[in-house]
Amino acid sequence: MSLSITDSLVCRVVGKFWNSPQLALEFCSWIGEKNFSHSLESCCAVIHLLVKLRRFDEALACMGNLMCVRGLAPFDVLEGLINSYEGDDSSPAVFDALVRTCTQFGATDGAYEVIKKLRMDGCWVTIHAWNNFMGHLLKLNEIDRFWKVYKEMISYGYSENVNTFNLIVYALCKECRLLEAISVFYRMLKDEIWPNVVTFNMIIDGACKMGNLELALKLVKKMGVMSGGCVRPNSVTYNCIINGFCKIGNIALAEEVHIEMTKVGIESNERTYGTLIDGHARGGSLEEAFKLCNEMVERGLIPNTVVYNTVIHWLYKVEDMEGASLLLFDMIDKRISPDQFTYSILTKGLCRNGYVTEALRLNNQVIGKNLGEDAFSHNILINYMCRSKNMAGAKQLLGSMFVHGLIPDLVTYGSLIDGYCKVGNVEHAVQIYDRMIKAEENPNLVIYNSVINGLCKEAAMDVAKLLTNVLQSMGLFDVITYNTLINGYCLSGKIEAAFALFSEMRKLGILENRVTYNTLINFLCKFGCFQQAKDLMKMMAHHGVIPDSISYTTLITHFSKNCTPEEVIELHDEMVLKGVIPDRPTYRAIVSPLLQEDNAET
DNA sequence: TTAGGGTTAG
Repeated sequence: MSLSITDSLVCRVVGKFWNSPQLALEFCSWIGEKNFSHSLESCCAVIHLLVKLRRFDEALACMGNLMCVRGLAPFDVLEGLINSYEGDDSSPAVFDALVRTCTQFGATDGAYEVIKKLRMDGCWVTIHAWNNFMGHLLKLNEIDRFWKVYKEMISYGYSENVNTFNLIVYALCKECRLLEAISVFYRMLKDEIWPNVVTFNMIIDGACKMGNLELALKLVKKMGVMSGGCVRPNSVTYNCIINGFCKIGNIALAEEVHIEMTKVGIESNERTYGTLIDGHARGGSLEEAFKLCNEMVERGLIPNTVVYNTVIHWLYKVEDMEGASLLLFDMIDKRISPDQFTYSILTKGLCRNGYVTEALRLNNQVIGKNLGEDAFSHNILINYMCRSKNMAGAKQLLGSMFVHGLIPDLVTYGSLIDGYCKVGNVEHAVQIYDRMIKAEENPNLVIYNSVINGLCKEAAMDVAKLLTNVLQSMGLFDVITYNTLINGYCLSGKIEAAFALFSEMRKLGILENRVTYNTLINFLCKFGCFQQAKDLMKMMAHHGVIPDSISYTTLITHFSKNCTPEEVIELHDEMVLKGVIPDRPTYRAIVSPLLQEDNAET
């Protein structure tokens, strides 16, 4: 039986019964059961049928199978589809489905090739395929490429639909171009393409991510009016706002929004809880976070990987190894599968609590078992090695990344450059910098700040200032750049230059922060200017920057060596009165000179 | 098509 069935016969049958696709498909699966092994050609015939029947998921699975199991390139599948195509209006949908399959399986270039080839053959994909491809680029954070593809699409004469506009809004929000995102909203109205709830949610989330909760709330309120009564906030809208408040540290308002959400009849989902659990833990209240975990279970929502990851992360952060381990076991017990986040959280948690060997072992296990490693865990380990000045270890890990096909990113390079600068090996830092440029990674401000710091430590202040000037002309500088330079000038004894920068930064709209004041207070003390140091701390409070335990401990350390015990006690009492909690270094600073006296006497 | 969790600088 199987001998008499050939590919061409299958295709002929499919062609004959094209108007009875259900029947043709049943025939194909029947011969499949009879051990007929489908070739590319007959598979493609099946795919055409599935698309005609609008069974897209199965069509996608079939194409995915051709690419992933049989190892065919998207281009081969495209050829197969074209060859087995008998001429019917279902064909654009087939090609759209192929593009979708490519993006789903991560074949980014393949998807683009398919679109391009079809255009050259005069066989156009629809706007949906373009949207799918552009959405995929945004998911990969390839925003520059997104804009290029978008322009290309427009140049071929396509017009944007609501999904395209939503993608544009999404891209602009990712680039923090919020005002432009809002102007796209008005352009949509002008083009009579009505914004939907997704459009609003993206802008609202963009505002939240930039910390502009006021604007986000305003948009939520005006959504109805702005959309002519068509659009109302949904759970995504509320979750964005709740997350926004959590991230700026205002949990109380986040909770209020949560209550409001329930009042208007929108149910909280696992993301609502996940967001609030992280918010409370981030704000220092793990207890509240656990309460919410219980609450979500009571409401029939099962904590998922994200919730476990969050809580484990914060337990590690407060050095509760036992609690973190218990939750990890609970996770395994409940068969909640760990992901890359879990592994990097564990890696970081182990490192920060002193279990570096265990962290390295975990990393090897994850790599060995193909559990889906990414650059994160390696970056964490490399950074840890750099911090503990083990540059040989860091270098070895970088090698391991290459061996396992992991591409170093800006964080990898940033950690290495910073590490080499800090051990005084500027030459190696420059080598890494060159490698980064060769890998076409554009340095960001973090990298530049590390380089400036390296130059400062090398006492190459002139070069450091020169680099800063260049960056400034590109608008690339922040409070850290200034703090680094101020620290550099202080280190080389140029305290006047340091103060000149201090006054310059305000004029440029960079607000000084705790680190700025603490740096200057430290050096004023070092130069014996105790009164000026004290005055600066007053000025700090006056400018709304609250002195922390480092500010007080710096003063106490120097006062206890050079001033009267009464002055030290006065500082301690003031610290406590202002609600700053003395820590171990504070007490050490108060007590250690007395211990030295004791030692001298005995 | 949109929302939650992990990595770099002073």
